[in-house]
Amino acid sequence: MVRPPSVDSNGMKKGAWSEEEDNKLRAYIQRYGHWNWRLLPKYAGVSRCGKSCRLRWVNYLRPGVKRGNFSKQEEDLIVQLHAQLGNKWSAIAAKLPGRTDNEIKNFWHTRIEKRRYKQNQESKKITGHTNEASSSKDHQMLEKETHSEIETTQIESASLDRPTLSVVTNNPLVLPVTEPNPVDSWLDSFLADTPYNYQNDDIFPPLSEDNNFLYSEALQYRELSNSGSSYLSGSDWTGDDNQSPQGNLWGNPFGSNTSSSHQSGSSYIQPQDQVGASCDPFIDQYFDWNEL
DNA sequence: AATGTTTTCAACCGCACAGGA
DNA sequence: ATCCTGTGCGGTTGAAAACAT
Repeated sequence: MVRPPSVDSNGMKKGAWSEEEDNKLRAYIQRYGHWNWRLLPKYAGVSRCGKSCRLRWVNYLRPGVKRGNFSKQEEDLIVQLHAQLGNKWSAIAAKLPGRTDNEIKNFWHTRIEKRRYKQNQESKKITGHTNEASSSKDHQMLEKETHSEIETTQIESASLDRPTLSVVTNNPLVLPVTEPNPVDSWLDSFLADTPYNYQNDDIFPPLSEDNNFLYSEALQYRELSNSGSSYLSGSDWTGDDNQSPQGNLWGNPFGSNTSSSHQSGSSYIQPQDQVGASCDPFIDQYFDWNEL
C-alpha cells in the first residue's frame, strides 16, 4: 500500500522508505534530535527532502507510535473530539497517545465516515427519502451532518496528553533533554526492541563518503555562508525551488548555549548561532575549524 | 485460478503561520 | 513593515492488499 520508490529531478528519493533509510533516520534523530528538518537528511545520510523525513518520523518511526486497529474507546474518543474540534486532526491526535494525525484522519475517512454514510443511506431507504446528490457531495454533506448531530455532546476533558520524546544520547556534545515519566518507560522499551543500540557510539552508523556530509562540501558551505551567498538548493520542503538558506547554517545545536523547547510533542533542540562548529559533531572530529 | 473492484493507509502536496532578519 | 525560512497541518493521491465475482 505504499508508493514505489522513485527519484525526482533533484535526486531526492520519493515513495516507500527502505529499512536502511528508516534505520539511518531513526538513529540520527535518536541521537541528535531534529534540530533542522531541511538540513537533517544530509547529516542523517538519507536522500530525502526534510519534509519527507519529518513525516516518516512523526507518523512511523517516532517511539511510541501505535500501530494496528483502533479500540472502541479510541474510536469513541475520536468521534467525540471530532464533534468538538472538526477536522483538527492534530488536536485530536494530541488526545490519543501514540496515534498520529494522519492515522486518525485516515481512520475517520475510511471507517467512521463510510459507516455513517451507509447507515445514512439505509435510513433514507427506510424513511422513503431519496437523494440525487452525487456520492462525493453526499460525502461532504454527511460530514457536516454528523458534525452537527453530535455537536452538543459534552465530553470530559481527556487528560491523555501525548507523551513527549526524550533525546537519548551519551554523546557529551549533546545536551540530554529529559522528560518525566512515563516517557522513559516507553522509550526504554522501544530502544530495547531496536536492532541498533543507539546509546552505543560504536554501533551508530559511521560517516561514509557516499551518504554523509563530506569534508569538501563542508568547506564549500562555510565559505559561501561566510560570503553571504546561497549554496544550498532546494530550501523548500519539496526541494523544488532555489531559495537560499537562512541563518544558523553554522550554528552549533549541541553547544553549551543549546536550549530546548517542545513542538508537536517531541523535544526540539534549537540551534544557536555559534561560529566555529558545524551542525554535526562528527564533522568537528575530522578537522579544526580554526584552521579554515 | 483469474480477473475486476474496493479498501486501506503511507506518502505527497500546497498552503498557512510563526518567528527571525 | 516586509521578506524569508522552517515547520506543521489538512486534503489528496495512488499503489498494494483485501475482497468479490
